Amino acid sequence: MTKMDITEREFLERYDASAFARPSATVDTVIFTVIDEDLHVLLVKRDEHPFKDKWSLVGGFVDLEKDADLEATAKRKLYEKTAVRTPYLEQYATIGNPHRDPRGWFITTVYFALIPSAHITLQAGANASAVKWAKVTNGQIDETLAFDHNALLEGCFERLRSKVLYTSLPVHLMPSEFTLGELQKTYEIVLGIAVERKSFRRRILSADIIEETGEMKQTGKRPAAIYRVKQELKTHFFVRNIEAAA
Amino acid sequence: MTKMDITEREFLERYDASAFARPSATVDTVIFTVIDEDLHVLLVKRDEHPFKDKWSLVGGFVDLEKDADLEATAKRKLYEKTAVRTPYLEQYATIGNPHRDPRGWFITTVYFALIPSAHITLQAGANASAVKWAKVTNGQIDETLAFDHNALLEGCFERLRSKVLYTSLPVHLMPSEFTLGELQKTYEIVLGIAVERKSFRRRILSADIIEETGEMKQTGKRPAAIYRVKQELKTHFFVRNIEAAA
DNA sequence: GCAATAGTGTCTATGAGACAATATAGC
DNA sequence: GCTATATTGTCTCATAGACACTATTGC
Repeated sequence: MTKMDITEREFLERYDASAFARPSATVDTVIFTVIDEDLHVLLVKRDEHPFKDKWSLVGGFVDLEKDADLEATAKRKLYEKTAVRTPYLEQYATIGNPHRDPRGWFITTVYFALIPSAHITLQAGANASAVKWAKVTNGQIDETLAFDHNALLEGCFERLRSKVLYTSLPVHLMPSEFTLGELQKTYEIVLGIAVERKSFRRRILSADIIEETGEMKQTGKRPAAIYRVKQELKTHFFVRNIEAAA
Repeated sequence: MTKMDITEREFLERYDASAFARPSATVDTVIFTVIDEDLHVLLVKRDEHPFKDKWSLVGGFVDLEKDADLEATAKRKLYEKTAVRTPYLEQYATIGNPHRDPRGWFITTVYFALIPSAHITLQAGANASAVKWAKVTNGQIDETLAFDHNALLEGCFERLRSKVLYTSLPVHLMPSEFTLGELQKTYEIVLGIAVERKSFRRRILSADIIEETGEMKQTGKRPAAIYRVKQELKTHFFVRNIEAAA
């Protein structure tokens, strides 16, 4: 039987995956949250070479035994660091080349996650390496991160900001109950611009994504209606972009 | 010297990339063009197992020696099949799991390309395997493709369609000279809906992305002004979406 | 002139921004 | 009442859709 005639079963039995050189595969996640009216990103201190003792995004190797797919890698790493299981998680991009990691040809698939800051327990997982939130200003942080992580962060931030102009994404940064004013503030924090109050309310309320709880938040001034996200939330896409308020 | 004390240089000298199991890495590209007023995608017949003799997207293994990065893999494969060197190329997503390829844990980074159909020379590269254009209807084709390629195609199509609602992407499907009517028809083909003529012209002309050549296209009826894309074309993002014309 | 396609004029509709007016709380 | 924040009313503006009207060609 020649090579031309073998069946797929026979082919697979003889297949040697190492025939083609394979790159190392990792997943990195840019975990965003809002703390004290500023956007923050979660960083982890590397405790191994390369870039030992440098801060980096939350990520690591894809575990071909444990991880069902790439997203599972992202969720596993995120859960180890934050104990959050069901964040908003979106794949941003995949970068692969032989220069970004001194160990060789590395591919990283980059996700970004949006989580509410309330009740986050850092380092809940077994891994007890140092973890911290860093303030993100216009896509940048003060820290110089390991690998190409500053660039990955900036790319994710740009993706996030541009999508916030026409989607309901920021609701994923909110706690389970919130006021419209708080939601507007969150939009403004991510966008870095002031948003007009009346049109913001019209926009959000017409999107049919949140509902009143019936409760009022007592703030010392006029109380504000408390909202929650509706069941089976889907990201709403508006047909027009937000523009900057005067 | 304990492990705790080694330098990064020493670490890298001892590093064994095979310590972590690595997935196989491929790139697949959904190459779109418009032929005879229909959207088409380029398919290649597989001449090896698995899925021998099935049609598939244009793709293959990342060559860690030849390819500078993932996009280089996409461009290399695209050039081999179409002789096109500078298409519009956008990364869509990366899929990785142990089920999509019977050979094991495979990651594929999926791109989509937009190329004008005029002057395409199929199979210009050394590789002479069978190649064909398949008509795409609402993201689907008649063929059952190898691997998960039908799903990849549909995902790319959805991304393309949604971006066409607010960008100038379809200009990349046009030949070097075209009329506004032809550009409108291309939008309609991708979107699958009729577009209102007046507002379409207002929109495109106000975007400042094309210019008149001064020539007129003789069609047998009233001649149409011929346009070309302006130098240093950047994708234009409109602030409002196209809606369906009545 | 007729048919067909190119191109324009202009009205309406949608949804955003501007901004003032009103409402409700604590003091 | 005064202050601060929440909420609403309503005007304007930008841009999309509707649709009819004009322009230019071949026959």
